[in-house]
Amino acid sequence: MPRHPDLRATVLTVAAEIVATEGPDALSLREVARRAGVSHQAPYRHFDSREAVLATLATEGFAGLADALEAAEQEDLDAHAVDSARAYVGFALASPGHYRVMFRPDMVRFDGHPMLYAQSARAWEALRALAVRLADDGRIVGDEETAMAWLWSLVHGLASLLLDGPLPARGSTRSPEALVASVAKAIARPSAGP
Amino acid sequence: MPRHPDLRATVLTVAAEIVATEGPDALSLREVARRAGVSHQAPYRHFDSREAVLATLATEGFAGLADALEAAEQEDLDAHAVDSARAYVGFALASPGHYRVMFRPDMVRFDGHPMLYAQSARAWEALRALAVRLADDGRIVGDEETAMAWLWSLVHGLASLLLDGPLPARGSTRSPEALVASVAKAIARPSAGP
DNA sequence: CTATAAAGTAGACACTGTCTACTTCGCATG
DNA sequence: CATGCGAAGTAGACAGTGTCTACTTTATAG
Repeated sequence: MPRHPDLRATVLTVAAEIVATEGPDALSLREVARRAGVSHQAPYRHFDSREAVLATLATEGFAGLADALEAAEQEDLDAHAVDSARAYVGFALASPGHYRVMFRPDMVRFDGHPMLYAQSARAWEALRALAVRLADDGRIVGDEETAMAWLWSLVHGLASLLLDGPLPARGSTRSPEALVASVAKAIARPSAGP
Repeated sequence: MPRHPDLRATVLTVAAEIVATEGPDALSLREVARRAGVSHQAPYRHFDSREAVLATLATEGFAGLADALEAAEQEDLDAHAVDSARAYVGFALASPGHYRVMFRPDMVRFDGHPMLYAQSARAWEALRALAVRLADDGRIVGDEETAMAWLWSLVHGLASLLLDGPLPARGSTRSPEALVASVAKAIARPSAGP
């Protein structure tokens, strides 16, 4: 029986903290165990390996991202686009410990983690739905696949740069929120209209 | 005197190979030394630490990226935009061992590596020059800073997704080159005009 | 020829992931 | 109530890592 109230959840929380502050390669299961106040082997009762912890983090991350994107869906296309962009980048900035692990195939392989694949598919579908609407509405040059690549590149690129890029440090006088707002507007209305 | 003809260069080459195939956190200086046929301490004659190797890789990476972007500069704005996008993503795909390390502040800190900062500034300036032209030409809604964020997000996002994202795996029936071409066109002409 | 400084080697230390074997303890069953 | 079973946690060991220190080799400058 657990001396520790839900060690599994604690492991994930502490791991996310470490990844958020020191990066994924700095994650040490022994350090996690130490912070959780258990022996260095206790986490292995709940996770097969270090990689399994990271895979679970990635799965949680994709689930949260999918939730946020689905919550942004709405009839009005402008609002759908702007809210989705905000939701995507907002999620990444709010959960860096999860987001940093989600696009790291060298650390987390999709094969062998069906849950990870399923949740990432949810997020992918939500984004794709928006891309299709934008393409159908003629706001993006090109077909659905181009629209999807364009949209995903834009939000993922902005999230990555804000999180790990020299963008914030380099003379950017602007707050991340303002940048996200500008880019979100550009997503909704790529045409240089009034 | 070196028994090994330019061990420093060999270390960088082997390190780039490992990062390209197994990811940055799988880089082991001892493995590098092994593949170079020297003792496990030999690389430390040329690099202060593991992080210094990664920082050098990142510096080389930014230098190569800057070269590629500067070579794409030209009078015609359409061609400048399309060639820059191709150059950026092309560099990332051709040098994954370098590119993967360039946006990893948890592994490579800019402070204390002036060369790294200088080369990244070169690449940044080249990209910024294009952003300014696009903004001045009215092809991007918003000011220069928005244009820069938009442009960089797009090319960095696409490069990241092609390199490490589920984009290629997921039902994408299209070749990376075709995707890059589509997105490059969208960069040159964001407006959905003919 | 020899001194010197750079290049490379060897060994040690603390740290890591993970294997194996042990202990503890709540609870269902007799 | 006893018992024993399975899950949770502990402890020790092993190979591998980054990096410190101390040693050896060697090409060349004087």
